[in-house]
Amino acid sequence: MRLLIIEDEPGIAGFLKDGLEEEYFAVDIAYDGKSGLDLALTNEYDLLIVDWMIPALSGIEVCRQVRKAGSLVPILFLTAKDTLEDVVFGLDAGANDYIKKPFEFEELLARIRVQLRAKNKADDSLSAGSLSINPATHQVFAGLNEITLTPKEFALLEYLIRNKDRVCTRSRIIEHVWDIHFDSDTSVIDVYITFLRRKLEAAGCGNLIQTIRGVGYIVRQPSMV
Amino acid sequence: MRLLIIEDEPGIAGFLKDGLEEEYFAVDIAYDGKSGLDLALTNEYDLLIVDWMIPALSGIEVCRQVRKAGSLVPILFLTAKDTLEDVVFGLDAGANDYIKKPFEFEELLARIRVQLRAKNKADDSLSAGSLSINPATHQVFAGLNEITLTPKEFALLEYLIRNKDRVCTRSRIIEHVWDIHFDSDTSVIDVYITFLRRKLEAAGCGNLIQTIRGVGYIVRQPSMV
DNA sequence: ATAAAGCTTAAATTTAGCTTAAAATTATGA
DNA sequence: TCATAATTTTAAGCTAAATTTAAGCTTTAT
Repeated sequence: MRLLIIEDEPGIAGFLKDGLEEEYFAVDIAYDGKSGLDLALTNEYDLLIVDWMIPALSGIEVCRQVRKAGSLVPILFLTAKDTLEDVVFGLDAGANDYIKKPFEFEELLARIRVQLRAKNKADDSLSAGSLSINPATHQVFAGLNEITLTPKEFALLEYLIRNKDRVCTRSRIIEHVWDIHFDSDTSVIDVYITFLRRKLEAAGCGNLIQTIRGVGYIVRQPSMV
Repeated sequence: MRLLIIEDEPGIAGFLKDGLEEEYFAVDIAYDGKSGLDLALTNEYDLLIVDWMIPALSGIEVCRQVRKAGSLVPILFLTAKDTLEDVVFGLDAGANDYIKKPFEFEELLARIRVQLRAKNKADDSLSAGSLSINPATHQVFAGLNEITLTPKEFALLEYLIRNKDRVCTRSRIIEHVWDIHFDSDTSVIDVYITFLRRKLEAAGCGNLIQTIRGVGYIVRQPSMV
């Protein structure tokens, strides 16, 4: 899961980044509205955390522009001010939720989970066929036997399974799993697909990951016939 | 838009109903958790507003049961308590947002609008007849069965469907799909039209692509007769 | 009947993806 | 801290799939 934080106070931004990375999010930071909007429009984030009072372009303007561009990415705004007008204004501008500073990290996490829940439609039972994964503990089970994966292997498998029954394009994979935004002709994805397939095969989950040539990969939920 | 309010204090329930009906919502009220859950499960609401402290069945339990039944209806919860645990607990139980009592009606409205916004987003998938294509994932469906296309096949079909009900000339096709701008006497188009027709025929979408002799091809939206 | 346009097939060419090994980087433990 | 192990990335050869070419065949319009 990839987040963008748009926040000008380096202290808060850094604190959030550290905390969220511990929760296995991939986190980018922008320190002003303009560069934040740029990042938001040119990348595929799963959620934006936007401070309301930032230089170059206000949080509300960032919000409006993002929506104007047609993006439905969830936006959580941070505000020090607690006036009603602000909240209403912000939500109407296209934000999904807000949280007042100072806030507790736990509540922020809960609110992030709410916004991301829609993405993991089949709630938190991340599985495909006999394979199930637990993002909280980074464990993977094929039936009853556990499969040991490295962090990158896990991140890739998690992304594929979260997007079960959808084609994951190479560019999206490289963005979400590797956090690489520019075009590159690396073959890491291929290599990691090979790693994963080898381990899955050994655990009896052969050909779970299918190749869509010229596009990317897909994990299909086997039909129950 | 149809809302259900589950709230035991008649004063608050009535105030909300009146205010929301003025905003043209259709509003039902349940005065305890049990009858509220019943209503929620047997009707199609666009949003639920649930008080946390209600008799017969707590708000959190209503929330859980609704989610357990597979419904994704947005749930807004009302709480008098303002402890962190409550909020986190509620959001994790499946609520989408919460609002503290006492609240201002304006803020409630704003939060309702946020939750309903997702419903109104137009889905702009490209389709012709029973065939639909998804450029984001490069997937093609004929009804429910997926058709696997190579990248060039997909690009050609996408171009034809984007220009549905218009004749696509050979020169335009070669420009847009193959990026060839000079005149050439290649027969790739013919070959790919054959490939596409064969796959579409196999999936039950025969003669979707029609030839306009001397000019090019056209995909027609079948009239609904 | 004939010529032009389009269709189909098979073979040649090109490209994308797979695999492996080795290099570079990062984490771990004495 | 340094050495060692684990992980990640790069690079190259190989294979299979996708694309293009080319030739013969079929349909259509005059």
